[in-house]
Amino acid sequence: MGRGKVELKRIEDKSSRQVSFSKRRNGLMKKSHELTVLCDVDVALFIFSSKGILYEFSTGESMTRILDSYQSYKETEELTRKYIHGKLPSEYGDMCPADELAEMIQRHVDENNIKKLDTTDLYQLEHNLYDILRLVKIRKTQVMMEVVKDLQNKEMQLKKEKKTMMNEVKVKSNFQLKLQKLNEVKVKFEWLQITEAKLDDTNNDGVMDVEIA
Amino acid sequence: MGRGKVELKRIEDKSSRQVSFSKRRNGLMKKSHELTVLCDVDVALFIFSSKGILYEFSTGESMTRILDSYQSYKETEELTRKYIHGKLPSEYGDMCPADELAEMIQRHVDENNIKKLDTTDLYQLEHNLYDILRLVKIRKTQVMMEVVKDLQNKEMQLKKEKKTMMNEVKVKSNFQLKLQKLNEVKVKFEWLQITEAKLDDTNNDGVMDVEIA
DNA sequence: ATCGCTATCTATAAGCG
DNA sequence: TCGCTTATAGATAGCGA
Repeated sequence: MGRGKVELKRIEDKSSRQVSFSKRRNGLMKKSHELTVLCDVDVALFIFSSKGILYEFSTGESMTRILDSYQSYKETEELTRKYIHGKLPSEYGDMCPADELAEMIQRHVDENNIKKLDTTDLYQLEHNLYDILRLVKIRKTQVMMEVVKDLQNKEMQLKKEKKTMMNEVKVKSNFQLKLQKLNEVKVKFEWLQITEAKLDDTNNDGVMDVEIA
Repeated sequence: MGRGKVELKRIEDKSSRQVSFSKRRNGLMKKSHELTVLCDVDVALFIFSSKGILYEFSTGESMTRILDSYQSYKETEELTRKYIHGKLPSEYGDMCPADELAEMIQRHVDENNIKKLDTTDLYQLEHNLYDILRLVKIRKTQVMMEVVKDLQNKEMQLKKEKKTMMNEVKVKSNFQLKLQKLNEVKVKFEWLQITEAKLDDTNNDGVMDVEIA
């Protein structure tokens, strides 16, 4: 799309990259939305800019359900994998952190020629694993915190709106009070019309009928 | 795209919907992948078909990126404390999972007399570590999900309240309209009082003064 | 950073095996 | 359900303000 074909590689020019990011991000969001509507499915999309800003799209109130489903789905999948002992092929070559860890361990072990490992090596391995776990944990926290922050913002927003509406209701309530008073007036006015009917015609000239719904 | 323009509404024909889902899903995955590569960002995409099958795409977390994120770790932790009252419950006591992992590794290593470890033992160790990581990950997810769910509930609650208040405002607004009408009545009523003052005393007997604030 | 433009490229709806 | 084809709608790169 666009004037020239684009290679599938990182756009090196920072400016172009940013512009492209903005456009494509919106495109992706739009398409995600279309998918949910057209095909009646649930979609959750999270995009983390290089600055760590989160852009997300997800099906209406169901993010919880989506993440929930995702969690149980993954757990199930991992258990299955554990017993079947084979990797599920992934079209885009992405890996979940656990897979990554497993692979790193494997790599580490391979690199160091297993049979020669001694106490020192194991100590090294231990610390590598420690680091990996810590990093995974951090990343996980960050991701979840983004979600939490987002929800927190939404909550604040809604609270503000609620407050505003409270005021509005209060104002409107005053009108209601006035309404009551005027209703009393109305009753008296109607009584007056009846009374007035007793008056002679010449005195009735300027009085019009008033209808109240 | 395609032969005809498509309305943004659920495709009713089941077959077309399925075909469309398949095509658009792949398109979305592809575009997500392009975005990650071209713009060098992280993307996570989850699609749940109506049958509950998960299709997902996500960036493999690169170590570099995670390391870069480490700086914000302290901040994140701080945020966590700030937003989430109380500490995160842990099945493993007060130790942080990473410490615990280290200890478990140590224990495992001690128990098995390091120097006798061979390939098989290391393989076992690797898998134990994998399991531990998984447990930690799952537990962490559960805890965070509770927070998210809680916030989600709060959000829903506030939305409901907002809706209720909306209705209230609407009702009150009707009163405001009635108020207007009655104000007209009031004007006429006052006019009538003036007119009525012209009438003779015997006809004025039943009319009282009415004050309106 | 964003907006508009438009030439081009891509995704995909419809149709056919 | 799938794959392939084709005409078109849609996305977007490049550029200017």
